[in-house]
Amino acid sequence: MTQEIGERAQLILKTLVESYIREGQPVGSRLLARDSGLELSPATIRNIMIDLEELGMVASPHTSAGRIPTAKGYRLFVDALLTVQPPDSGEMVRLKNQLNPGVSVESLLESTSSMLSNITRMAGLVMVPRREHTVLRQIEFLPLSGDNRVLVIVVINGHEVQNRVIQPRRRYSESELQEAANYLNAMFAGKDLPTIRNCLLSEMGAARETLNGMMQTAVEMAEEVFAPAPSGAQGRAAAKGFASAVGGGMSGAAEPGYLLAGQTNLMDFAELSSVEKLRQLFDAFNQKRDMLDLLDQCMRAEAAQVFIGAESGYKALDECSIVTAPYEVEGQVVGVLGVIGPTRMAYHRVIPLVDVTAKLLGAALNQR
Amino acid sequence: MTQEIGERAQLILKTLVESYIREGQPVGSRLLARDSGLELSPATIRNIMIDLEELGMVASPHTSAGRIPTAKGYRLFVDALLTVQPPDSGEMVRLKNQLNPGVSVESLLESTSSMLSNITRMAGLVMVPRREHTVLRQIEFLPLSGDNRVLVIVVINGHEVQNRVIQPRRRYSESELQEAANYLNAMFAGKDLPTIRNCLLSEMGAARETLNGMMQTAVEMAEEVFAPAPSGAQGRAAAKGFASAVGGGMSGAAEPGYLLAGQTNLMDFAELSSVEKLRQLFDAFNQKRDMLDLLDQCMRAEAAQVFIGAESGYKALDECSIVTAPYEVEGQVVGVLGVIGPTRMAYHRVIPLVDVTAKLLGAALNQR
DNA sequence: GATTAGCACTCGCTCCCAATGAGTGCCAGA
DNA sequence: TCTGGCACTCATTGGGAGCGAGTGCTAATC
Repeated sequence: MTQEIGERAQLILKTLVESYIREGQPVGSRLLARDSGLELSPATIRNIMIDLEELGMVASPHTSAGRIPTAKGYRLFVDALLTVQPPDSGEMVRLKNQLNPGVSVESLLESTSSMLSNITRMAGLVMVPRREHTVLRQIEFLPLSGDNRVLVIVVINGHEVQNRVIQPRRRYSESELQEAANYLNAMFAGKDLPTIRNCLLSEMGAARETLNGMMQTAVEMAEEVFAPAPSGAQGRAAAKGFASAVGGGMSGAAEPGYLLAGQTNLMDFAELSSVEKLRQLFDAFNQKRDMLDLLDQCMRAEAAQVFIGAESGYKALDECSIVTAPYEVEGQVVGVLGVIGPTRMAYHRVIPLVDVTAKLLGAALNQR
Repeated sequence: MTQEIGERAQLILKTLVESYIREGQPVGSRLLARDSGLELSPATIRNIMIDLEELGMVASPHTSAGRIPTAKGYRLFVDALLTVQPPDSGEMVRLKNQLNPGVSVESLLESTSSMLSNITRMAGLVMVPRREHTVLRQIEFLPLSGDNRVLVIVVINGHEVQNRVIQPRRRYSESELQEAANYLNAMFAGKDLPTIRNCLLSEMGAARETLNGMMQTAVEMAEEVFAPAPSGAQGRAAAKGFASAVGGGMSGAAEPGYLLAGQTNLMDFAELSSVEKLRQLFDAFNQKRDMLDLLDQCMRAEAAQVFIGAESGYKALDECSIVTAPYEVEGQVVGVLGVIGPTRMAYHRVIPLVDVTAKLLGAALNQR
């Protein structure tokens, strides 16, 4: 079925895609004859283009226009024909300066996404690190005056702080809470949250009545704290900038969400100029959920990844391509970043840029 | 200078604006003769329109089109001619249901802004409450293992929690911190943050050496906690969903920012359809700062306020109007909410809607 | 057999022009 | 003071001609 595609045809396709990316206009046989480097007449090129069209690599918008690449054409181009171009050294310097590890995580991520957006003139995208590996440093309970409620402060990893209010069935005295905290800190400090949850579960299974009072309190409290979060709730609260959250456990995969910069750059691209398309796209950004699913998918790859047009599976991104790369902290992939732009984007520059940005962000996060 | 504007001319203007708001097209004399209710011929109407044009209330896009209202025309319309229409009872029910005080502040604000956006089909806007009146409920210190750093947890108002990490000059023992907390809680619980800051300042002034050790610790710690925040830093962190913030004191006016919903609705309006206009507008939303200045201004008014076109003073909002109303908690204005849409919006419906939404939100916040 | 030149054809784009019609300004008469 | 009438303006619409880029096909050439 999949016909062989000749060396020469590949070169033609490469030239065609490059030209289309540069100029944004259908490419005709004359231009290709001139620019491909092959010593062929336009007529020959036309014959080759007919082959390419039959293979579904190119299409012509109408009879008397040149050809433009299809998604499949871009695919082949990106996978096999692309000659990447290392990022401009000026850009590299800017990137390195911006991504200095001295600042807070949030502004690091923010400047990363706006750097991506500025350099590419498209939309930059950085997913907030999702540490599967969340280490408990310290836990503390603080009784709130008035009712049974208890404020739980959990310090994880470096000095990241999360807090939530829980409402236990009965009232605990201050000393009970203090002891519980001591117990939990002694037991679990330095362990990661999933592990802790497992330990708790098994501990609860082991004859409850044999636990002494202090441990009992501790386990009861912790049970409520480390319950998996009802999906979404915690994240949305965090993403909107509110510290407290009644309900929603500390699942370890806290603070999902992503930062987007430069959406408005996308308004400049002719292929997205239809207001309806833009609207769909922007709505999709606002929805966040689809986007996060997509990014989740990207996290599993170990290098830069390119989604072309409908490949993402989300309708709003039909005419867009997404270039992503996962970034790592301590050898573990914790998030992805990337760029969203029209299918017709300068892949040869964007791909290495995204790649190097991911590495730099990872490095910056590592040094904190 | 400002010529008298007759009863009849006012009615004409009113009808004209209403028609233009409804239809979005320049209004001609024939239509006005038919709809104004006055028994006048088109020719007479034309004479009146010439007067209105001289007064700067209306303008015609070109010779042979009808007239459209100018900003000044809208102004007069809104100030003097408008007959508001109470919100649809269905809408009221929806609003009341959505704004039930059981949920967290953040989701309350979020659903408020999306309700505003949904009902008006424009962009809804809710400024995060800025409580000048922030009552301290409880303060607690938590030494972080490793270095001198201390995590400070402050519970304010209801059960809102804020935390930050401070780095005192010397290391404090756990018991010192405990005593300091006890002292501060005993002294200041129930007081508002500005008051506390003042007390602290005077206390520090009063011969420092006379303080006993415990009080000394407490005051030293508190001094660092209640220092006014370097403007912006804290807010931005909060707005982006990160709980911790090294640096940036608890100024009481924490968490500035606003929630915007339904920006994409604005894409449907012909008067904003130029991509360049939309881009400016969206960029302005992203900037946030101008917008916040504007909202700040609005907070000072005690009722609904309407900015028409360039009145806001911000270029991006040239062709937009903003309808805002402040909302109150415990009798104090703590924020504003509103709607952004094209100058040609249905003021008679939007104004009462924004008004009632502000009241409902205030009520909902009050009941927490 | 591959390549090329030549040629007729397609089709989007632009420009021009005429027709349309909504709406105006003005003037003279009621 | 109002109104009817009238000439005028001007955005909009639609059709037609001309242009030019680019194609597909065929026949000649290497």
